[in-house]
Amino acid sequence: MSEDHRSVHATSGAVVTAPSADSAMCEPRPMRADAARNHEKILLAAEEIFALDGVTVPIDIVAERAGVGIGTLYRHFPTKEALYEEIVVTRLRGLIATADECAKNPDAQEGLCSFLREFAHQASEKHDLFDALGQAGIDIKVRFFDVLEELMVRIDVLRQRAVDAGRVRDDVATKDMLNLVMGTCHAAGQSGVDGANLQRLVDIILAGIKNPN
Amino acid sequence: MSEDHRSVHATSGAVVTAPSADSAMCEPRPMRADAARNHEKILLAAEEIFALDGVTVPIDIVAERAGVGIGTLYRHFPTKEALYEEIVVTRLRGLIATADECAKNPDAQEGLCSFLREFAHQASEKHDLFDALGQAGIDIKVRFFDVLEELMVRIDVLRQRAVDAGRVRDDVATKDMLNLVMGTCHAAGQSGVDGANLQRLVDIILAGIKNPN
Amino acid sequence: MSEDHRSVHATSGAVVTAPSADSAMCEPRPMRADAARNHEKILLAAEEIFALDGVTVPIDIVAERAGVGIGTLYRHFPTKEALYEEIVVTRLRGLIATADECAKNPDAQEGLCSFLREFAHQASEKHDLFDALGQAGIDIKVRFFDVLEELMVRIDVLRQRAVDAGRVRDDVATKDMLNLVMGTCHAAGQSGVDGANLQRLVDIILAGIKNPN
Amino acid sequence: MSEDHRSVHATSGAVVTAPSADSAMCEPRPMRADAARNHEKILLAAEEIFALDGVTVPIDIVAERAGVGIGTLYRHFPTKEALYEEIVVTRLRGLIATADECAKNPDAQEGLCSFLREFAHQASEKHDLFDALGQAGIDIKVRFFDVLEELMVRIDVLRQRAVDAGRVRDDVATKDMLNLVMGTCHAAGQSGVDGANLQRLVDIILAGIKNPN
DNA sequence: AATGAATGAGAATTCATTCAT
DNA sequence: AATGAATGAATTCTCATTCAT
Repeated sequence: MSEDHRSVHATSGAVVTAPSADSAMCEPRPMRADAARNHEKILLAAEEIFALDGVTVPIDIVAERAGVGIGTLYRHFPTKEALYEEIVVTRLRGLIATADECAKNPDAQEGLCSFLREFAHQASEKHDLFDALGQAGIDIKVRFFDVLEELMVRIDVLRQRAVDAGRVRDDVATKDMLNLVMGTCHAAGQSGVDGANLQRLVDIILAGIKNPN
Repeated sequence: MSEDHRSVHATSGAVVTAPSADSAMCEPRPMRADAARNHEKILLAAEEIFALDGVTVPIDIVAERAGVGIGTLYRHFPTKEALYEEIVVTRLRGLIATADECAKNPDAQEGLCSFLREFAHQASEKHDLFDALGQAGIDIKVRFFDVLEELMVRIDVLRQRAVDAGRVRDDVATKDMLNLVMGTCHAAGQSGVDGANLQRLVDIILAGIKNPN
Repeated sequence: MSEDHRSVHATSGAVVTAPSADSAMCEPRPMRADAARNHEKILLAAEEIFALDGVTVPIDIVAERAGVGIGTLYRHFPTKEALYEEIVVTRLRGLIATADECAKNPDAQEGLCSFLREFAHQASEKHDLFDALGQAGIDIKVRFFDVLEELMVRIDVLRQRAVDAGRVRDDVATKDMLNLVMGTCHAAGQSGVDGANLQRLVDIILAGIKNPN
Repeated sequence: MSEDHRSVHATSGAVVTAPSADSAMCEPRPMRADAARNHEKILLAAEEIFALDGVTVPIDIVAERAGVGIGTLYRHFPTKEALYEEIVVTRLRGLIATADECAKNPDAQEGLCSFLREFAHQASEKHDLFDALGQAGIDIKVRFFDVLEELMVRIDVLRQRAVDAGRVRDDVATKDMLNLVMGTCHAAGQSGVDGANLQRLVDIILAGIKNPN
């Protein structure tokens, strides 16, 4: 009545080059041309829908929107949660890259600000990200945790630089900043605040954490 | 929580006694006493559980916690959403009262601050309120809207007084303030920030909207 | 994304006597008149269908056959497996009673034989029982295990008496007997052997375990 | 496993070369060599897995184990059931050969016994065979039926010889013997009885059918 | 001819809501 | 008026089979 067969389903298959008569310099995996497209379509659809309606949307809706059968969706992501995770992790990775970029800004304060603005921008339109981050403290998934941890570290670099430059209060933790910005964006996003107004809100927060020396 | 409503009952129907042949010898229905008690018990249980586990808890759990049958629950609230609504509306009414109270504070700035702190306090422990408010912009229910509108007006009084007293920037809308505080509380609440730390976050926001001149 | 609410669902509710104006000597639980009937209907339907088609039949079929909705079925049995278990356990209990009865037979050999015949009789028409017993060694469920253990003990009493009376070989374990009878019945049942012929098969087995002294 | 068959392919279709303009310079298709190898690999994998985990294993697992794609598997066997059938039929053919061999034994009794022992031996480790045979009476497939019939005939030869030699009761049908041995093996196999003990069970059955005169 | 991606009809289970007692 | 049993649509996920590459 309860079995389990079936070895773990790898999300990204082995990279095989076509074994037959093909010449030298071809890309490393010409295989699965349209499978890759489907993967992308699913990801895209899921992003849109999760961002719009939250993570509670039935998964068939996602499949339908992606234009594939549910079976296909499940071939690419073994679980609804896995799909969700992939989206969030991808987005977190993007934010890490953004943070790294901002860390190169010679003006420490400017670096922090531009990061938070970009962060806010993404946050405002992607509910799912924030549902995820918001729940991070509660229902932590390992994969999440690692990337989130990583992101925190990067943001902390930005914050510390700004503190060292005397521009930001030293009693504000990175987590505080995230809660402020993230939460505000969440609320703003849901009550339909547009981008420009959102930036104003971020500016208020920035003013709040400014060193009042 | 956001789809079709088949029943059209008002949330709290007027309590009608059977209109036919009954006026003579029947008791005047003091039964309403313990019906009222049930109403209260349900409300209390729902508050606790929604606040604790979010609005996704199955409604039987609420009934069980309240110590009544589901049937009874449904007699009092025609819909899960109606129950939910009643809680939020009640709480909003409480906040309106708080706002009125704070408006009596001779120090305008102090009035605003103490309101926002109380607001944050409630928010930090009651997820449901803010799930609700957060979604208010999207899935507006008429009853919500009215009370929310009302609350906004009261907060605006506080804000305006502080602005007039030169203590708060005049380019910050009431709605902005709500988004900032509410969103932050939401995020903080979900990541398990305690009351003291939450007050620090509110203080940061207050610093951010302070008139810098 | 993954919650759990909901306290464990007891299969048999608390036994409550009607609290209102009812007289002295009423049965202990006049409540749930038709719920009990449904429970029975489900059990009956499941027995028939499992016995006929094996345990792989979709559960809606069982519900349909019982004339109830699936929801109802699940109210009575929290799991398909639980339903299955209940049937098997009930039947095993019946066999235990039979064994006890047979143990009263003054003729030890006769006691054993009549038990095995009854056993075979039930086995031949109830596939599920034997699917269950057959798998007992593999996918043991605790509840099964206990009752099965119990049954084995009772059968062993019968066997031992017959051995002591010099009628049965002493090198045949109870488990051996069960495998022989059960297995044969399973095969016979599936190939459509009728009751009379089945008894002949049992007699062959009995002949095989007879003490050849 | 027991419903509609949409495709109507024969289980092992004749291998046809394209009938059009091709006779001249094309190779004579020695390709069938490795196609045959695949056929064998699939059969082997299926045997192992079905015997180990029963016939409910998803077919992809079989393909994976065989080291071929599902597509390939389906090219060789139009249906899961067809694959299953082929295995059983092959095994039945093996048993027919064994029976023929045993029929050469000058000692009739010995011939029957050694056949049944070999039969039991195979049965004990190959669940699938007996799941299949067990269900043969219910869900008969034509191909099965023929081979099974054939096997019965051969066993009957063995039985009759033993009866004629006065060693075996004449009121035991071949089918009875099969039910006894097969069923016992099934049960024993599932409850994890090892080979030696299984032989003991077979001996009990043999004792049971021995001519008692 | 081989591959494995796509498909979609089920299957088990949950939960808001209705209804008989 | 209260109870909790019944209901069934909706949801997640599986797996035999088909089809494009």
